[in-house]
Amino acid sequence: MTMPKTFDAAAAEARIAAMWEQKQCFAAGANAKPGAESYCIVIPPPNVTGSLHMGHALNNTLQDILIRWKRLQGYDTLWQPGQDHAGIATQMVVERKLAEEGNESRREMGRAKFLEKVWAWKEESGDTIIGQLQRLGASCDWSRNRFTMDEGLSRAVLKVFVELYKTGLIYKDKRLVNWDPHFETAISDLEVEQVTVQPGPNQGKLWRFRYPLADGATYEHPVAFNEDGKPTEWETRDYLVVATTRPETMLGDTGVAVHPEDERYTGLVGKHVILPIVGRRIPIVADEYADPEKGTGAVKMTPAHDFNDFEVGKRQNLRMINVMTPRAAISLFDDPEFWIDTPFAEGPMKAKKGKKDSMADVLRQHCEANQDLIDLWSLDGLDRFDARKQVLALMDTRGLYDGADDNAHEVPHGDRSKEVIEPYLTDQWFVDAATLAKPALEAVKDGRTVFSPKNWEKTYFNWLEDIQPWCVSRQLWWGHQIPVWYGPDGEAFCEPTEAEAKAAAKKHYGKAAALTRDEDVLDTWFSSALWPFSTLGWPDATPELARYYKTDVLVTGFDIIFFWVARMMMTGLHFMKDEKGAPEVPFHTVYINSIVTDEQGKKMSKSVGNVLDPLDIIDGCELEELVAKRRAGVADKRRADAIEAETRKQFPKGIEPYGADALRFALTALESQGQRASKLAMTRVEGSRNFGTKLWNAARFCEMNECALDPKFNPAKVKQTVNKWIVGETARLRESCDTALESYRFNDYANALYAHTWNVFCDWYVEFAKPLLQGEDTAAKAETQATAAWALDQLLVLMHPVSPFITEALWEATAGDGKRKAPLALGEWPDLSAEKLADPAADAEMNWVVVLIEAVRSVRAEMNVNPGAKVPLVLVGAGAEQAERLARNSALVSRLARLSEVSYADAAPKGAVTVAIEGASVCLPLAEVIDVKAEKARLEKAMTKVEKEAKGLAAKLENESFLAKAPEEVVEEQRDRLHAAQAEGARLKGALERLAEMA
RNA sequence: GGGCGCGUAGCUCAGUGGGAGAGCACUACGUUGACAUCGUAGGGGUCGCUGGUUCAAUCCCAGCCGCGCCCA
Repeated sequence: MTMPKTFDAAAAEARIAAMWEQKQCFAAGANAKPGAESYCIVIPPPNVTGSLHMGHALNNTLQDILIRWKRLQGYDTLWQPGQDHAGIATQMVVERKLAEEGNESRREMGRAKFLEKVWAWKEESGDTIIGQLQRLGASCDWSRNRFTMDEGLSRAVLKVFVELYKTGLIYKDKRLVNWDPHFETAISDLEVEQVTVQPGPNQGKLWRFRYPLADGATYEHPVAFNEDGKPTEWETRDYLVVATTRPETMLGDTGVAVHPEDERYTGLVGKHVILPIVGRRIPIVADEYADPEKGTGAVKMTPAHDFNDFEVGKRQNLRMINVMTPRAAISLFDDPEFWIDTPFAEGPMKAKKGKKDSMADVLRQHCEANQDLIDLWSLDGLDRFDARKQVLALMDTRGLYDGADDNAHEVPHGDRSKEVIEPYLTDQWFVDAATLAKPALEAVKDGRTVFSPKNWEKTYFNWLEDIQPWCVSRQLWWGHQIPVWYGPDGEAFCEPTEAEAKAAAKKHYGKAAALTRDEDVLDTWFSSALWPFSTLGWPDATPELARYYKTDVLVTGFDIIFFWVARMMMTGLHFMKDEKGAPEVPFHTVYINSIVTDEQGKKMSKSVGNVLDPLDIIDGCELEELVAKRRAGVADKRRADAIEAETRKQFPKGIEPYGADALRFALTALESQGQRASKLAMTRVEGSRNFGTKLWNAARFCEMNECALDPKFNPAKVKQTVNKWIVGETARLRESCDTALESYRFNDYANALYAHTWNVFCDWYVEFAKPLLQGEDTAAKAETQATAAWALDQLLVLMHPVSPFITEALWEATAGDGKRKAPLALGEWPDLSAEKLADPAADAEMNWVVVLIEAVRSVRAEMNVNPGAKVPLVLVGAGAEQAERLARNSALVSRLARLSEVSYADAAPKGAVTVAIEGASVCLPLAEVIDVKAEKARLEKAMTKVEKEAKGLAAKLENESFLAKAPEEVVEEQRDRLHAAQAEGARLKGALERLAEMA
């Protein structure tokens, strides 16, 4: 049965993927040679929040290339798959889904029931992701799939937490954290995005307030200055002006700071101001944090709501007053702290002590009497941004508003919620990251782990060298609950299990005690940080752990160097030891892949509406479906309309189904070192699909010509020059592929395959082989059949890592009568040495033949010779070597250059077009068809070029410092080039002279 | 403000201290029994600008211009 004209990816991929699974081709150790070294990659676990995007497609294609390559080479390979529970993101997705479906809310249904819902979601989403990776061809050992909240991985998390706690590397602390008021949880520094806020009605300004000085104090404030900036005039003030970007926080002010050397204010240090509205008496302190150049040089201190103020507050012993709820609404009345040092402290505070009434009740009575209390009452419960407006209004009413300046500045936002983050004072758990970072830094500095491309090491260093304590507790439900239990007096017992905690409590109290578990869960990255060893079985001493740790390469995006890579380095080095007991890194290489953007270089995002789903490229997508999907990603209707128009313009017919190989190949060909972004154009995918078709048809040609694999074939023993040549080319390709992959130059790998397949195998070898395959010489024919089959077979193996489906399909199709021993996925990587197999004489001969054919074709085209017409060729002034080359290859040259006859002469015949090639002139007697004018122009153009080159080379060779200082081989090379140019010039000159005779 | 990176053909990008490359797009011709998802031939670039180092610079160095990303 003849092969069809094209590869049917849709039909073949599913069948092949099933076959690989059924034959367990991807199981750990599959295809390993006896005593093989291990080669392990752990997958960056995708979130269970959704589906894979183009970045995943690239990232996993690269991993698959590496693992398939090593598997073919006979290493003991493991590609460890798994998924990440993505605490905050998943909880968000599930809560939104429940709301859409009209369910009761998370808080209404309670923790246990909610978690059931999340687990159900996880099952569904996790399967989707695995399915997508399989569609892509990812050769993970799916039988070993892991999830960060598996029983085993959870045990690892608990063990790590307890050990770090007991060695003091995890601790609980009350400090300011980044608080996300939407999710009502703490998040880490890394989950915060800085967004520049432009000046607007209620934001992006630096507002100034006057804080009256207490006890009737005044000072002289400079108001006019001379040329040197020295003050010349002063005014007497009984207030201090402070500036702030967040007026609402003034309710929590507990001090005003000025720089100790700021002469304007030195006299005021130690005195007090009265905080407007609140009436709180707060001190003026000297602290270097205050910048005399900025604003008025006096800065209000809100230690409970600002990271800088927090530090100053600690230094200066300022109180910390939290004025907000977890949802970032103002909350004043139930906090006794708030009232200390205010005129209201006496009454309400005292009332509080003896009575059951809440403070709010007591204050309500006072509100009738006092304007400040009425105003405070108006603020209580307001959202922070409404409170901002209200504070500004109240200050204005009091005549204490001093104006505002536009001030674009950075405001922290939650990367998930997009809400403005609130620095918030709470009890949280922290990891002493600075201590763990030291070995992680060392390991990269001394090369135990290297980054590729190397530049990324700097990014890694920058972060680790200035690392802050890592807040790991989250006020969420979905995640690993912190293994800490509290006794009745608040004593903490940190143990892996409740039973052990109880035992510890009993020991501590001398009797059993009721314990309550810490409600918080851990940051998702805490469990991801253990991924390279937890997935291999740790804390159990499994054979896989012994075999595959340390792993080999981590392939990931630069955006998670901090989040993930650095933290895996920290925990790996802390918990894992090699056979000598030395800390062992989790991987020797970190390959940072580029990010995939759209054609314009824009990051693919739902809100921009330029997302391409890998599966839509593999399977194709109707236009209407694509439009609907993209519209669904944006809320704003006008924006959605624009996206729809753009999509219809870019994909008027939707997306064709290109198959997984085409997508993989395109992504690989774009992945070059030092390129931060890979712009994915559909034309690249199309080109890759066409490339697959080209390979397919080369195989089809082999099949039609009965090129069957010969088990006894020995590439070193072929006799035909063309066969010797393709053997050498194939060996060179093998070396190019290995060199490229060893240095993670993925585009080099793809391009080497492309150039060899198309420009060597198809363009030339197949054409060269035709006369032999159709000729009378049965021995030559048989040798060529065997060589073609062999060369194709080697090519399939070399290409398999990047294009596994089509190569596997061809592997089956070219099996011939003998069945293959195994699928190509478990094939054998070629062991070919170009040094041994390449034949320089054969290479020189075939290269010369190629140049000859191209010269003839070029002349024919320029002279407008009818493509069907055959013309005679005369080789003039040829050396013995060149004459023999042509004689040996006259059949194929005649065929490819469409020659009627070939002859040799010492002088060019009259009326011939001449082209100079190495060691001969190619003459085509085209007297009848020749356009003398066109030919003259052609020759003169060639002459100009060669003369220019010769002139440049000659000048160089006359330059004495060049001769003296340039390396001998460079000088020699220039001489050779000059001689060649001169020879060609002479031949062109001859041709021009003959042309002149004709005219 | 600190750091990283980019600027090469119309587009997307490789690349190298010594002859400017690929894919796509473009132009002309073409269906010769593997392939029109193809073939043949061709046009197209002062390698961002200005200096410096060098026998030699697109490549190394400095400055400038333009663009992007990360961190504060």
